[in-house]
Amino acid sequence: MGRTSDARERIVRTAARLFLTRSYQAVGIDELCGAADVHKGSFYYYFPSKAHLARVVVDHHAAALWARLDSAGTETPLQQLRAVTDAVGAMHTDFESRFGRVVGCAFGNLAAEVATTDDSLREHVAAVLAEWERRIAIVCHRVAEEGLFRPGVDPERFAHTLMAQFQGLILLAKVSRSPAADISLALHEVIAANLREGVLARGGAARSR
Amino acid sequence: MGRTSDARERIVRTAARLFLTRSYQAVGIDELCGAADVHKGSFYYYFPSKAHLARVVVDHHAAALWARLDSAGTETPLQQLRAVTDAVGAMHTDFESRFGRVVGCAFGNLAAEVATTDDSLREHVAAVLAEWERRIAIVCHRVAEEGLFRPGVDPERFAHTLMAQFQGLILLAKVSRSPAADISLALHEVIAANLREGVLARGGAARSR
DNA sequence: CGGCTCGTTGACAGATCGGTCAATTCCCCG
DNA sequence: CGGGGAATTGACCGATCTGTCAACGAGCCG
Repeated sequence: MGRTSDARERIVRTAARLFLTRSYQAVGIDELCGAADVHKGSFYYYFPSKAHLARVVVDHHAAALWARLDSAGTETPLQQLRAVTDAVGAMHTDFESRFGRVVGCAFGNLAAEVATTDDSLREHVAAVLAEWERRIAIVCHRVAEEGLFRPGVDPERFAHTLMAQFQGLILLAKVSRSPAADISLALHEVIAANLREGVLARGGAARSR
Repeated sequence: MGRTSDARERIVRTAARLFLTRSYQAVGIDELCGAADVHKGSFYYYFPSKAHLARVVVDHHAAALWARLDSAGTETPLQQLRAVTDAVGAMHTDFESRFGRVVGCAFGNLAAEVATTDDSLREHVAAVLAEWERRIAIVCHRVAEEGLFRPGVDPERFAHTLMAQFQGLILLAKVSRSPAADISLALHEVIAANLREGVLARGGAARSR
């Protein structure tokens, strides 16, 4: 009863790579099929359209992101928060070593590309980004409960600030061809700026390695 | 001796609008020419390619941005810094009222789209973004000289953080269809988080209206 | 008037786009 | 062996893409 072909999986994995290194609109079905070693007819046997494939690719990347975030289980809330930003930094460091440069956020890239041309795809990406922010907000609430934030810092809003910092740093790194390592550093600075004075001294190692 | 036709200007202005509301790749030469009321042959009389038009459009947006930043001349360095973020927020509030939604940053949109497919265009956008960051860094240095930043805040790095916050907030607002007004608010919070304690009380009104 | 340049016109080309489809092959199950 | 659904094949479609081109029009100068 199990599937006998892995063509569908090849398509998704190849699309995930090509959409990252080139872009959604720049990669045609023909090129994608060639790279995935499937024929065009097979592609449309598994996917009704290119946009539907994009949704599956987004879910593919989302699953990888949730796995990274979940596996980074540490103890204290502050360590958790740093683990989240470290996971993001590590993700793009991995991309950089795989592809030779910062390729951008899988969600942000697609969002910027299709937000104005494919509303259903836009909503799908927006939902993933919202879920991502929700997970960060949970951690931020824990940090807030311990009173580690400086006064006036709202956990929900800070989660949004962090999300924006992710997207902005990654976009700037992609367009200016700067190294992925700078991303983690900048993220730690943003966290540090929002902690109470003195927390840093107790906080311990913030370095990723 | 003066030009007798304004076709070129119509093309640039129409492209600036269409690239913002739709996207660079989604707008074809035919559609653009139709909207600008010029014929295709005339387009290629003024521009050797679509990519060359994009460069001119980027310069067009850049000139508008510099004008906004320069006209926001205020007195104290901290007011200058807030004027910069207010100018960005006002820009996107204007876009929102013109187009009915947040349409994204003209540079960020294009950067995300073509960074992987047109290297010369990518460099052109990167240069504008670098110039933008340089201007912000100048203001940040003035703020730092007055000792208004909390300890450990580096003016250059904070300018980069602000740039990332611009791009990230705008991208998230675009994809999640949230109002432009939130952008200014979030930017003021980022600034506040990086000032010395007590500066806020003296700083005066940070509200945009 | 003739000639010159700037600007315009719209048909055309070649490539590529996303998507379709009928025919065929493969492989499990009886 | 044979039947049938899952999967594959590759030619084909109409639309659209960027870019080309030769002919034409409008105004200026001598």
